[in-house]
Amino acid sequence: MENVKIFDGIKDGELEKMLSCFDAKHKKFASGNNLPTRRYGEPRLGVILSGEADLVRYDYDGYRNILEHLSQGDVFGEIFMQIEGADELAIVCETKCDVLYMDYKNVIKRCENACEFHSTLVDNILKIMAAKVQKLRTHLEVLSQRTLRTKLLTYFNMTAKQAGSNSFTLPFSLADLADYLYVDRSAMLREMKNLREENLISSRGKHITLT
Amino acid sequence: MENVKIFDGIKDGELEKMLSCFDAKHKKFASGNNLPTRRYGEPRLGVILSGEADLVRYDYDGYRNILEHLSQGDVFGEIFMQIEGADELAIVCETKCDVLYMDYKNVIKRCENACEFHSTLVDNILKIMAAKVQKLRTHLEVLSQRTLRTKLLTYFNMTAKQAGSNSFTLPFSLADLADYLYVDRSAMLREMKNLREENLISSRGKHITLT
DNA sequence: ACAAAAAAGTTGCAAATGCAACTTACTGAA
DNA sequence: TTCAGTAAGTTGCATTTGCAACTTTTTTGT
Repeated sequence: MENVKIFDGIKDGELEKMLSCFDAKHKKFASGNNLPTRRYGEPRLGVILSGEADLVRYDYDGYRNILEHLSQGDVFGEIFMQIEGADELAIVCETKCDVLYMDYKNVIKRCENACEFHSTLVDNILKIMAAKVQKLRTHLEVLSQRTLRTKLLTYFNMTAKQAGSNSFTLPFSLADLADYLYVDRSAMLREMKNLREENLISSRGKHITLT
Repeated sequence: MENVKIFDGIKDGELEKMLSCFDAKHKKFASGNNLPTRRYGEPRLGVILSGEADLVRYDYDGYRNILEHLSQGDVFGEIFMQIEGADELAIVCETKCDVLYMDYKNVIKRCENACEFHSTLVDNILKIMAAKVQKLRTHLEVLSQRTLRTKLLTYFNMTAKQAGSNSFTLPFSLADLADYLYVDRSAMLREMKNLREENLISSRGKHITLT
């Protein structure tokens, strides 16, 4: 459980103490199940200990939309789903899942025992949410480009910067890249070909070099 | 100070107590200033009491990019700016600004006095961040549409749903709408004209009706 | 090693879009 | 009331893009 971001910086001994302090419950769900985010009407925080799940929304025309993919260490709960619009959000298991549940109120509440880990946990949750915001902003920045070409170049530049090198391998397939950029795959490959011919990049499959 | 979301649900009496408990400081800045997010190396939370500011990023080619507009009641701070990539984010005053600063550590720390308002404040911050995520997701959903037409229709449908009516007035100018959709303004107006001619909408200026 | 499936790559064509250069309609201050 | 500035609306044209229908290459399971 140590590689779970929400528990970063919390020592093993403390973790146990904390879990009992928070009335944490360990539950198992089969693939296809919806993961609940409340118990007795009270909002809860869930941590995926193992398995894969999706945060999905059902569109106004019933179309299912995956907003986020969750795997080991990821956190979910009412607080992440929110609020106005009250869209049909749900967490759906894609495989069988092990989940650790905590009471949301307990987590954010002032702790009568003044446990040290308490503020660490809150800090971690804030960091997780901030990282989520960052990720969405990055995505938005790429999409803010008006042409396919500049979308690609923006994405490539960001990835190169992250990799610390002009050469890098995409973290997913080219088809997935097209989905991420929300463009037609063949149009994207055509544009990559153009970039290649103009010697702005060289690429083969998922491996790309800026030149 | 009562209409400030971060202080929602905290009573006046408590607020004063809290501000001293958090060692809150009131500062004024002139237009054009950068708002700091640390003091003596310690991260701080800022609340805009009055004035306007922007969260800006400086691109790799030095281009200035406004990520978010902040006005009365909005919160800023390291935790919202984050992390990896360590982009050149800054908060820049657009007008003179009144800012209330709090020590981040104090805010998230277990409170020795076990103050009631403490958990309320943390809850509010989490809600603010969740709302931010929601807003970004919504934006992303609109941009995920591949054509200008469907971008418009998606945005209009969402706005209508929010307004609870097929008739609504845009919360900003048409030029701003084009910016929000990241499309050319004239191309957008042309498409709106098409939609009008096909009787899918009727519109005049910022007032739109779905039909 | 082979077949089958998945991913990558290609291309023609019609339609959508950005861009530029306008005109027309509002709105607010002197 | 008029003038100036801003927002809305229009249009032609070159370019970009989505879409569909492929081929080629790579990966995977047996």
